[in-house]
Amino acid sequence: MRVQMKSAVPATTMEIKTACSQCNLRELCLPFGLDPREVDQLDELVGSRRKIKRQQHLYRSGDPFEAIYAIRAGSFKTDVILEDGRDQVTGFQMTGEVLGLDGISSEHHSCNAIALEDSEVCVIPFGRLEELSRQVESLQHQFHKIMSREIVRDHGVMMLLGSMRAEERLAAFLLNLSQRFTARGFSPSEFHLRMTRDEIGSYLGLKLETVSRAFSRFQEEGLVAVQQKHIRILDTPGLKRILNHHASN
Amino acid sequence: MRVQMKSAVPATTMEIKTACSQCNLRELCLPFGLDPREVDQLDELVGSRRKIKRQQHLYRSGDPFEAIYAIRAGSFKTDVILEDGRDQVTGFQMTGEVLGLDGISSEHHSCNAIALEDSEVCVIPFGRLEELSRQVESLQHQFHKIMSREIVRDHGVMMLLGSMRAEERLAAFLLNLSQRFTARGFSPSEFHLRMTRDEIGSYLGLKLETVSRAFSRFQEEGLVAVQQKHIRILDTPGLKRILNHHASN
DNA sequence: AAATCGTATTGACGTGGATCAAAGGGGTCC
DNA sequence: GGACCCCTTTGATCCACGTCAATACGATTT
Repeated sequence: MRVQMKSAVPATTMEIKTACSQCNLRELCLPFGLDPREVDQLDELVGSRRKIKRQQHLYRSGDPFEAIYAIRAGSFKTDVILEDGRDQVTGFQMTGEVLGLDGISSEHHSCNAIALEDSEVCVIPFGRLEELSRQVESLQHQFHKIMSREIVRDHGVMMLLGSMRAEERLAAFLLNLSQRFTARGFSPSEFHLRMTRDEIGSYLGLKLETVSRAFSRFQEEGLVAVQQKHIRILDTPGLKRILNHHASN
Repeated sequence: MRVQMKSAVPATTMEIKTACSQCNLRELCLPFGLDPREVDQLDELVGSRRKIKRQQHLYRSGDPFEAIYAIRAGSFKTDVILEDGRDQVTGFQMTGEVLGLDGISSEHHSCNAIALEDSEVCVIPFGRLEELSRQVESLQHQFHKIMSREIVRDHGVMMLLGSMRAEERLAAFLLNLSQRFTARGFSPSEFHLRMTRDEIGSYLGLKLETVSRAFSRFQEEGLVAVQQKHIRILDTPGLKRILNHHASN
């Protein structure tokens, strides 16, 4: 199907089961820190996989909450929409990251998750995850870390939205992407944006025109090479300097 | 000793142990949904209580993470500080709310928690909480809900920071406070702010002058009566209207 | 009651980013 | 391969909020 490897251990069933134990994302995902036997237990829990085409919803705000999702391939955005139509992108998620944690609190999802490209997720029924994590300490702990990481990430976004200027926000955004691509074995300096300027703007609390202008400015200053959605970071320290060298606010 | 009740059930030890089972905040806090026997188990886990004087830190960014904290009395703010000195208030917490969840992900706290008034917290050693929540399903679930609620709250703040104008932000802030005071048995319409204009501004991504002007505007329009930190909400529907009736972004 | 200090209000002015508008790619679907 | 549409870039203007500054208020101390 995708970046799968042929399973060395023959699967018991006929279908090519893409097990956690065989997944190259396991270091970034829920199985992190589990021993092989525990990973197998987790495997049994991952009920199914689901393909989501570009622009389609994985879940919508208001949907009953039943499972969380680990991204196997592709990428997503999450957003919240107000009655008056305003919307805010709350995050962009890539492979190995977990979606749906917002739904636990009220038994209903509180945001929309939309695929930015054709994608695939592992469906993790939440009741069973809680059950297993009562038995497997390391799974429990890893799950708590993942939730906590989301909270810390959100605080970073608040910082960004609350007290940075446009170019700082974009620099922070690019550096964050770069770091996450690196963690996945891709180039730190060259990547393809899966989201539009408008979506970046929504995430960063800016208008798309402002995002575009900031990109142009970075390009003029030799910090990045921008060609539509293709980004090449030329001067990482320079971008970091933009982040810190501001006495304002 | 504060809003405590004399325990009807005599404590086994001499000291006045303010147990979860006797706490009037239990419906808002970690014990929610537990049966009496389970609450007793949780009780044993709550190692100690800690008093924090106004302006003092409960924990600081970088401190090793060992416990989470439930607020028994008083209130707190959390903030993150950048190297260049800029800071952002990420939340205001009141009784029954839980502090410290940010620390789980990296074993170190990633923000500061500072008392806004003389306060008291219940110290909940995290290792033991995980242990007990492997045994007590309802505790596990309630804890997950609390973490998830924090994520949902953060998304709301992102919405606020990313796509609302100054007066909308302040209206949302006041309505949120009102609702939380109500849940604690206080007046929905009359309360005392424990934070300064500057802190409100930091939280809302505004300067203190802008916060002050927005308060004045609300007062002119008869929505609230403001006298320094004392707030009386006169027209709740009016405040809600401010929130929704904006086509901008 | 006076002195002090942190906090809040109010005014005048400046600016970063929003808004409005037009033109220039690139990808996609026949 | 051409037409269409969405996305992006860039320019001109506007405005909400920030900045700077002065004053006022209230709590606390002496």
